[in-house]
Amino acid sequence: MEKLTPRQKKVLEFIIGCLDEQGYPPTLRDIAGYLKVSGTFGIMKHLDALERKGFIKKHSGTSRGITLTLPPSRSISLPIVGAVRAGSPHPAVEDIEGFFSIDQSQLKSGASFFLRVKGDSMINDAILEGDLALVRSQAGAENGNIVVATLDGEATLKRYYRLKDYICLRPANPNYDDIIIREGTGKEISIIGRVVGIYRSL
Amino acid sequence: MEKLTPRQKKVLEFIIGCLDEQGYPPTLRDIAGYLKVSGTFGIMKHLDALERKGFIKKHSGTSRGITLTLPPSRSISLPIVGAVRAGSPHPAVEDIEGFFSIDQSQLKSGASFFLRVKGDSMINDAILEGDLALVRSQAGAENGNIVVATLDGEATLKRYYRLKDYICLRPANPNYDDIIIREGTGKEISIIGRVVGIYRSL
DNA sequence: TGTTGAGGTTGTCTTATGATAACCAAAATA
DNA sequence: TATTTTGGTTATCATAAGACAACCTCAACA
Repeated sequence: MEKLTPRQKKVLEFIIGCLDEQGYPPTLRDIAGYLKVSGTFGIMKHLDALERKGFIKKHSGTSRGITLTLPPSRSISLPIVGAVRAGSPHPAVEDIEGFFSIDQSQLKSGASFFLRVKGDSMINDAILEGDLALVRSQAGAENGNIVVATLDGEATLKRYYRLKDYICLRPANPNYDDIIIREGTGKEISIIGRVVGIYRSL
Repeated sequence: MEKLTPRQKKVLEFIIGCLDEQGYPPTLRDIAGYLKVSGTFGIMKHLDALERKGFIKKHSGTSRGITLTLPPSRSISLPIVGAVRAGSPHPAVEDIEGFFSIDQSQLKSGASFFLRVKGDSMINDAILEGDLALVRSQAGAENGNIVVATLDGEATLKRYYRLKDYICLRPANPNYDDIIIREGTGKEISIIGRVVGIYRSL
């Protein structure tokens, strides 16, 4: 990465600070005020330099149109949902009980969220009550995947198997029975997503 | 948290999406365009409602002056170590096999790192081979804590119990025996840290 | 049945903000 | 020494964008 002049570094630091503290980028005049200079022309040149050196991206014509190209953090903040509703592929806002950051490497594609695990039906797969399951939203699954599915309006965490003429949701706990869904029996199953990670706080 | 109308929810989701994708909040007209309505007045009322219900904060008089009150929690990048060396409280640089970000909330105090779990000795505590154990460096532990300890130069993950005249390191697997360390028997134990979290990638 | 609130429209006003011109000065560099 | 780069000034302009007035519709509700 190309080197920055001290002045350019100050500008970049200010932009990062703004994003951190107020949640949106500064205007040219905000930056000018911080540097105690007047006018916006010098600032534009700084931004041009920062863009040329690959630190930021300017979005011409939009106010506060500055984004960092530097990986600001190698992580992404995802909502923790306490419950999943039948039918909706994305978690409802009112079910969000907080946010939790996770390494970007865990997010291959598609929308993801954390689901707070309830019950002990997956105990033999080392998934305990209270764990955070990282769920990647997807409508289908491969055999053997651990999925979040809604069945008659209730959400469950189970292993998924699609067989000849029925679908099997298998718990990882001998105290629970397989759930068998045959076509045309009125039972409605819809897959919300696949579990791709587990986080437990001890 | 107060309930949102479907329309307000769409607005909130759009704002979150903008922040996620472009790095800065939308303008009133951006939101209007997304909702396919004309004019900005309706949008202002939505934002007022969202602010009244505590979901966002408006910064009057500034363009794109919207911030989420739900604070996206920050995260910290920690080293993943594949092995722990006896004696050294901090993992050696040469043992670092990568970095992994985790939510700041998991880091109460002190230096921490991830340890790649080897073996199945903690299987009944739902800790599997290959899991990442979040370890907080500390020299002592409470009874019952899961700790990383080095014993005669080898690192292990076990539950820790300090009894009258000996220390017990107990696996969570019936196939393994307790490790008993009595004072003055030449066995050297040192506690590297306590396991405060587990992450598993599926 | 009247009232309230969510949701929307058109239009206007003002300010915030990006873009740019014309020019200056010091420092680094060929 | 000539030239480029960095960093800056004072202007001006067009437009992006927030604020708001006046008014409309519809559903929920006591």
